[in-house]
Amino acid sequence: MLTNAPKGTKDILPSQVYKWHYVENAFREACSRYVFREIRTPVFEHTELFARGVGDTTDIVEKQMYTFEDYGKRSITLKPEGTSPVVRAFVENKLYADVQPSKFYYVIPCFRYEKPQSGRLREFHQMGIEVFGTDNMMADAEVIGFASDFLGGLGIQDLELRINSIGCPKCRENYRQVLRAFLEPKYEELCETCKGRYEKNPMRILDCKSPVCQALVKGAPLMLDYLCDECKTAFDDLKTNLDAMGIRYIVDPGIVRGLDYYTKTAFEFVSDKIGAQGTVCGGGRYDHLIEQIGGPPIPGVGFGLGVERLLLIMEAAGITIPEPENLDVFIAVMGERARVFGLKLMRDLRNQGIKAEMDSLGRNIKGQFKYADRLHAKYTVVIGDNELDQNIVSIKNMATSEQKPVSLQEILPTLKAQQNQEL
RNA sequence: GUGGGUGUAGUCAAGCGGUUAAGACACAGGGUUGUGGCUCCUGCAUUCGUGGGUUCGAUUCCCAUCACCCACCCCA
Repeated sequence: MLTNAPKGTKDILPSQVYKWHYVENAFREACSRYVFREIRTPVFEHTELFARGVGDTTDIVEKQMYTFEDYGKRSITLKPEGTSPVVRAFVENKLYADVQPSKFYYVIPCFRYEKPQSGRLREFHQMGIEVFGTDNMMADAEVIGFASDFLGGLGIQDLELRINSIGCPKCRENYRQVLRAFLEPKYEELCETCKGRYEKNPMRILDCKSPVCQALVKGAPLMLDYLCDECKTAFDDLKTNLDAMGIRYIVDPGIVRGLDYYTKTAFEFVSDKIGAQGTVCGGGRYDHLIEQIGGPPIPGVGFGLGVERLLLIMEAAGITIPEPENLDVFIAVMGERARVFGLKLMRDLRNQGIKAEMDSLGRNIKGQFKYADRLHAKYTVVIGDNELDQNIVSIKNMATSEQKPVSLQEILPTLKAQQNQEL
């Protein structure tokens, strides 16, 4: 117990963390090119924010939140998603007074009490973007295009982009009535889960995996056919924009986001290579969220992208992430005089931007070389009495085994020159 | 919350009722006193997730429990 990380959490070990740096850096660079600016919000928020934002009848709010009371009797919740906190910060700091639209990005941990499985953890990480202040489908296309370019830029090829419109509160409610009316005579035949969905979220039934429900749902009315004029025009605009950008998508009327705040555009990027939890990126438009949590009536659109799933996909696709070099120079020493000299040299080298290391376990010279090899040192500087007496050091190229004497003044220039040569 | 699978060293594993629990990789040390990668030698589980039970005897069979994995649900 003491030595077990809590269920559904994972350590990211030094041997793996470079992959995280890689995708995070790629994301930040993409954000910068698309002119999104980072916003950092607290890991926890008032519970009420998510109840209002995400919706208090959603699975997330009903049974998945890490909620606790703090010592001041406030109900606090660890972020289960990234959008509501950004909206809260936007409203609280009156960022709507800045030039619009506002474009934010974030890289955050999220927490949901789920039963862990492949691609699903209780603490997971999301990179996301949000555009506030425009209801133009330019923004939706930009957000989707961003995801597409970012994922493509990482070398990921075989994702499927699915888009849908889930309408606005008006046309959606109208559609739900129509759908319920269609399903009512078949209600008894529906699977147990779908009986539950009938009231709560009948649109989900269209997407049920049970063959029975699949059959029952044949010929059911589609949301897309019941969009109001405004929503229909918006969806057409979106498709026009995506076509113009050459982004391939399929319209999937089954996409229903599990967060209440979505309106109109809903989309996801799905992989079939990483098991059942294949959605690596999901998002959409939320035109009433900002208003709903107490801000001005400002529309928004954005996505969240699962870092763990992204890494799984890259691994499944055989995309190798370059592992950074971790050591330029190892300093091998013999004797106390050399040890003291080496210590100072190591510090000087480090301060000059060279990755340097030496042994601190008192290994003999052979052991030090073995250690240097283990650390993948590119060079080993050897210092012993011979060298000290002559005021030189020996520098060995570990790849070629070439070793040559270098004067003390030349150590740094030599290593720097070598380093530059490789760049 | 509901199902299914798996648990033997740091990792991958063999053993599946019977005396000291294979092997490989990794790790540590060494091959005569200043040089790594290759090679050779040595070391590395009184114990098979944990607790019960069956048995003369259990890593092997049974039950419980825990952990991990996978699927449903839901979503990133």
